[in-house]
Amino acid sequence: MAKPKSPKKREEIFNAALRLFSRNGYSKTTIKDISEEAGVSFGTVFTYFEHKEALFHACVTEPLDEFRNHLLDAKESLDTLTIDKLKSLVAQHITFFLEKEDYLRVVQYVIGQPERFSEMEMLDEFAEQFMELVKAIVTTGMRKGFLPESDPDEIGYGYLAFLMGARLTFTDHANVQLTNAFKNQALRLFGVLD
Amino acid sequence: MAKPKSPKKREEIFNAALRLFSRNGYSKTTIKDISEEAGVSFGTVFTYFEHKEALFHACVTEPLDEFRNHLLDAKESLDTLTIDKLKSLVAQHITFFLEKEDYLRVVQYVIGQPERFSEMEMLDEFAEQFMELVKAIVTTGMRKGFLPESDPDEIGYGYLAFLMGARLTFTDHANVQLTNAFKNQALRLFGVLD
Amino acid sequence: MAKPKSPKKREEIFNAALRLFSRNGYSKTTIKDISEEAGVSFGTVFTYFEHKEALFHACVTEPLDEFRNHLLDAKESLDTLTIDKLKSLVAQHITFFLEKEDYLRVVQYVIGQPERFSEMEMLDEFAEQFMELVKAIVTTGMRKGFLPESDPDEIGYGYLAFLMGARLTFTDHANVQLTNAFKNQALRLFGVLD
Amino acid sequence: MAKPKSPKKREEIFNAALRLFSRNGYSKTTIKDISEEAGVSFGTVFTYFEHKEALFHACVTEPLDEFRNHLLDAKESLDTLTIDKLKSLVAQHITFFLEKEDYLRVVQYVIGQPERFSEMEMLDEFAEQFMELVKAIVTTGMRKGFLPESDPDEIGYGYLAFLMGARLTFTDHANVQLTNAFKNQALRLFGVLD
DNA sequence: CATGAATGAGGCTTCATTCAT
DNA sequence: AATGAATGAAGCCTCATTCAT
Repeated sequence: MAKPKSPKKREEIFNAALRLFSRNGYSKTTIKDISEEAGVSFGTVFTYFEHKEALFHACVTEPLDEFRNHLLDAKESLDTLTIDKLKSLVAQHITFFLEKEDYLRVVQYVIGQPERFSEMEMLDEFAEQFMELVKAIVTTGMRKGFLPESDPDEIGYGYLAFLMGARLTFTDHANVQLTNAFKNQALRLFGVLD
Repeated sequence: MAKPKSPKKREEIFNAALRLFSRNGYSKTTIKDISEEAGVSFGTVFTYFEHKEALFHACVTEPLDEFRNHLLDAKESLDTLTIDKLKSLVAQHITFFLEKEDYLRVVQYVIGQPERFSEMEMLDEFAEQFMELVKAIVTTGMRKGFLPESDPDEIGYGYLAFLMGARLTFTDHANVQLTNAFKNQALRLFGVLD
Repeated sequence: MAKPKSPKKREEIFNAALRLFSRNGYSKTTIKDISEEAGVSFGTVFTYFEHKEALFHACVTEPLDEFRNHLLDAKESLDTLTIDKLKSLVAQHITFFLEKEDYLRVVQYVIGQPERFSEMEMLDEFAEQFMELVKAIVTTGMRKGFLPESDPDEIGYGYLAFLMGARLTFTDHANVQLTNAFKNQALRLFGVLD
Repeated sequence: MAKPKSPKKREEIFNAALRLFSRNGYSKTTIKDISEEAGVSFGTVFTYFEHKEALFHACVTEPLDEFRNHLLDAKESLDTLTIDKLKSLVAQHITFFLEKEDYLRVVQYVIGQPERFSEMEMLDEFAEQFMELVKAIVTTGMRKGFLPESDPDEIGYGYLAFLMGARLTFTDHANVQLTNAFKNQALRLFGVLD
């Protein structure tokens, strides 16, 4: 009975890869870098991931599930939506995006070179779902009267663009002031002025 | 002491490089690719740019001047700012950002790997200047009464984040509907609801 | 002191190795390939053979005994040799060589790279013994009058060369016509025209 | 005006490769070995041959033309064929085969692993042509009366097998006695006893 | 100036072997 | 005895850079 593949080791490699891919991009990151960061030998990386590409693919696609859970579950509570719930939802989004620095940089890397990475497709699909949710929120808000007349499509595009831009344009995200700025600005996209 | 080399050939190489760097990133782009795209032999690239790095550096920094001209010259007409002028200014910004696809992808590439590229510094500086302008606009707008009470700093951060996000999150920028969405949404960041 | 390990498993590994070495050569054949062909895990291969080299060595040397038995036992019946017995002996040789496809390919592999494989020595020794037998046959045949005047040495060399060439030059050995051709041609080397 | 690719350097690499492939086989031979043997740097090999495989392919196929010239041109003088001409032709073949040691070892390598190397096809084609020539010779010889009744097909197969076997089974080819043995034995395949 | 042959460092990947389970 | 995870040496190939023509 030999040692079975250790899920823990896989995770360490995965995390090391995500960290390095996000800081240095795909090509600049070497398997050796990853193995050292993960504290395993060079060859071990290939025990858990067939290719460098497969490892990158995992880094792009696997965290998407967590995103789906965090971002799309608001769908079920649309009926009870209020202006306060919206505000807390937006705050949650901002916080979540600012937290997932490593992952979103990798996503940014893929988005920036869409012809190069086939993973783009999955990201597009997720973006689509997210914008659908936003549109449903806007529609509900207008019906309930706590959001001003707006084009739900436009807010869908604008809100996602803003979340990404907030995360990707600035480096200094420990800054509380910045976080608050983003929360307020995001609400303005929904037409909420304060 | 102008170099006697052909400025036209330099430009062709530069444009080819910008195009390829923006689509494939720094490491994936080879000098040979660039030389072929530019229609010169690959040795010629080294006649005009000492290194691959120097060529990349040029791609990141040289277009910044045009950005400065387009984006920062509003500073001089703050006195005569009106709500309509603001609307047209924002529209201009959106259009300009959406137009400069290749360049902004390269910028995105650098921003995404700030530790890797020393050019980040110059981009930061530009961002600072741009946000200063935005703050001045907001202050003026509030004083003149056509903008609601806001925190100028927050709008500075938010507006730049939005412009970048708009450019970087979506691929399909020929879309007119998308452009309009962004214009309207951008105005909302300033507190302008329609 | 027999090893307690399963002789059956050893044989399966051995046969798998012989088959794969013969088709793909030494370097192209991996231990994993062999283990899969043999239906065991690849660690098990190392239980029965210390090295890859040891396994190859076994493949080259172990079947030699069977060759010795089949090819050299004619030595004892030289006294009663007749032209008909010679014909049947030659037919037997041809058949035997054509049968041992896998093994002879491995031998061919070693012969083709004699500096590389130390096993060459044993093969040389066997060749020497075989040619001695042929020479004895020729001498006997001439003395008994059923073989024409010949140089026994020349026939020794020529006959072995022919047997190897017959086996190694063509792929299509199921062909009966080919087998017959070889039998007739081999006899001609002995000076027997029909 | 840059240096054009030097045909001389290509040939040096080619010869080094042929020599090493023939002694050590495909996999055991490294590009580094070849470059050192050829007296060029590692990278230069790739200037002249795209792959290791391409280099091997060249080693197998390019010398075939010389073989065609040497072995197949007898076709034109069939009308004037005599027993003496046949003897000298056979002697020529033997000499030629014994001379081309490096090349024929590579051929042997391919023949020994026909499923592995696509070059096998071309070798088969050449063998076909050569055997056609042999058959024509035999038919002519029988018609002219200097060769005994024989099956031309059988001699075709047998003669080629013998030439290959002569070359491949023994290492010691400087030996004059061996060469003579092969010449005499080869003639016996045609039914010529002395 | 333009060209592209020559160079060799560095990356990905394969695979024999070791050894804990 | 059997297994297969871990290791790292070694090979192929790419590509930035140099430099002779």
